[in-house]
Amino acid sequence: MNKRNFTIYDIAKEASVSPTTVSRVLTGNPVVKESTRQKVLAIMKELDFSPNEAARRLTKQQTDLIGFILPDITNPFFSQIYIEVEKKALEKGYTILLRNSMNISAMESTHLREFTERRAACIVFMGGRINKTNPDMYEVTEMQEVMSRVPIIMINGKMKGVKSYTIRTNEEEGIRSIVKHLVSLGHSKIALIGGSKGISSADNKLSSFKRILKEFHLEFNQDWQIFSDFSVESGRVAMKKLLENESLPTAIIGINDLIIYGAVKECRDQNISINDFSFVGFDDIYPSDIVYPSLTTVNHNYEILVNEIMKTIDNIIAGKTNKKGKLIDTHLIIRESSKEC
Amino acid sequence: MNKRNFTIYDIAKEASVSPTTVSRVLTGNPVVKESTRQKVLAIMKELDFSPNEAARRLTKQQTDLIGFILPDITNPFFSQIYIEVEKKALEKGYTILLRNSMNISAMESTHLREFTERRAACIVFMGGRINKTNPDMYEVTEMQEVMSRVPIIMINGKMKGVKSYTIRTNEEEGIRSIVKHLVSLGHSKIALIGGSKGISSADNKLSSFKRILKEFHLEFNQDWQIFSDFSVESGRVAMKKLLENESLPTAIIGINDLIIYGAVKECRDQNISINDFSFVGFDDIYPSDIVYPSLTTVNHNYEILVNEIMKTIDNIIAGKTNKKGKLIDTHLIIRESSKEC
DNA sequence: TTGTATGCGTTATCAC
DNA sequence: GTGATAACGCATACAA
Repeated sequence: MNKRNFTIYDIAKEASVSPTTVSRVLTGNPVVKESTRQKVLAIMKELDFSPNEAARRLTKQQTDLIGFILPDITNPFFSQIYIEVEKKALEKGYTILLRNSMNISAMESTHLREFTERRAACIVFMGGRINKTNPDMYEVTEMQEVMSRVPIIMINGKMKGVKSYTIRTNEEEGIRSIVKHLVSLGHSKIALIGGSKGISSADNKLSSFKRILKEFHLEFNQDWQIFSDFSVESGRVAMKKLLENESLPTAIIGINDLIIYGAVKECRDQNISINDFSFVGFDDIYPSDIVYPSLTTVNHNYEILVNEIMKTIDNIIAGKTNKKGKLIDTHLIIRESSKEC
Repeated sequence: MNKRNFTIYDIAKEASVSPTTVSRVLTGNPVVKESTRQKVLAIMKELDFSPNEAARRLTKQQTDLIGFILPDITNPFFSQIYIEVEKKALEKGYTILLRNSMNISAMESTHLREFTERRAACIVFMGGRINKTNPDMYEVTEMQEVMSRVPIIMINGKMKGVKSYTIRTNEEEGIRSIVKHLVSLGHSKIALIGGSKGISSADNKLSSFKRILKEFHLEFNQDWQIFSDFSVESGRVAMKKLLENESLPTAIIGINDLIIYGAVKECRDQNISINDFSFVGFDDIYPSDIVYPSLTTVNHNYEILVNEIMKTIDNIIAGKTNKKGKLIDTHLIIRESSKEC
């Protein structure tokens, strides 16, 4: 049923030229005479010629493929970044290949192998193993092996002993802006919920949080720091635990926005007024402007982040050297969920 | 800086066997003696050998690539479907390639061309031109040309005169379940907002809606049918227009969930109690369980939908024949946003 | 069980 | 301007 795929030989024969000439018009080589170019183009259109990508890749040793590994594209935090990178990549003529790891190490391995076999120009990596405070030995080794062939750009993560390109959000600054904002609203009893131990984005935020509380001469209350996970559901779980305390905070910071969605939901389910608390998230994913109450949260400056990613990719592909580490500033988006104490 | 890529020739030389033998262990051909297989594998590991994907594709004429075109992966409706297809594809050993069209016809063309050049086994297509009630002549022609080489599976859309595989939600049944539900709650004044004229998912829902109102002996009120678009923002716009009417409905159906998110937001901004209306969406994207009030909406039976997609892909790749058109039933998810009149 | 020779469809290097 | 010819790296038919 499927039409046969013609080759440049077919075109050449039909146009009474050599395959070389056909290849030249294909690559846009300007030496070929205009009349023959037209002739060849006409035949191509007539036969609905479509050049074989695999053959092309094989001869042109260099590739323009960007591999993109992230945990879950249904998570707005990742999709917001991914889509912008895809758009810019397309503009520049790069090919981009998305893979979801679901934070499963074995899937990451599969994807890394695939990208290596495809001779990707570089790999953008988010989540999973680069977000572990203590990654497995095997993961580190594999990462190093891959990197000896294809450069890896780690977004909001890093790996001890692996010197890749890293582009990170200045999370400490983000946490500071939250605390500052809450203090200005009169809050002094602040909780931090969500995330899980061993995941650096949670570990780091926690240690930043402790440090910053000191800066503001506030006390850290261990009862108000509750690990769970990073999902909406785990936000409910964390909030539930938090509410079991005798003494409660007046403000609640979530490790990310999803946690707060869950926390708010838990309040509603327990018939607790959401006005009893100020809520602040982290990430500023797009539903945070839609949910009620709209969420005060830390924005990653996605545009700058994506620009830095693209700049790094460009440099890698152009063979230029890069600064290995970049830190992106955040900005606080103030919405309804945070209010006077 | 990058390590050289070894070939099967390098491995062969090092292992003192022929390249053919190396190729055999690579493809898992069982004829090779266990001892030589071990020897070859050892060398491969030692040299960190990685087979060149492009070369492989070139010799094995057949490909396992699935192209996936959708408007925007940040839209949960699409990402929910995509991620499930990706998971199952990975299990089956297929390779999947995602492309966002942003509903731009030229981008669709670019992606279609790319997939053709990659000799994709099939293309899954959502949104854009297959969702136009009257597609351009060029779009139809191009689609037909592509389909003469690679089969296209259209999800929730179709194209006049193009006989592709189609898998569609039974939208009329979905609308019927909404109206039935609202009527059972005592509503008789029902609005339909969002979507835009010329997009079949909106056109079809509208005509279904009219038909079904008749079934229930209710009158269609043109003032309560407002086209806008498919985004949250357009939901606000539509709601704003609706509220300008002297006489208002008691229930509001959105062309999709996003429209209702916007409509609810507009109510809040105008200090209109959201309890004045019952809201029902369509799609059951995941934030609909998170937003407040949680949204009554029509679920596409995503699992069945995705299974049908996979079944169709399997059959195409296996060379079996398929039923060309499939219709998936929906089910209504009742949450807080719909209530007694 | 292993090896030789050839093809896959394109691009690149030479000549002419 | 154009055309032979040789890669590119792997898989496979055929031979041994």
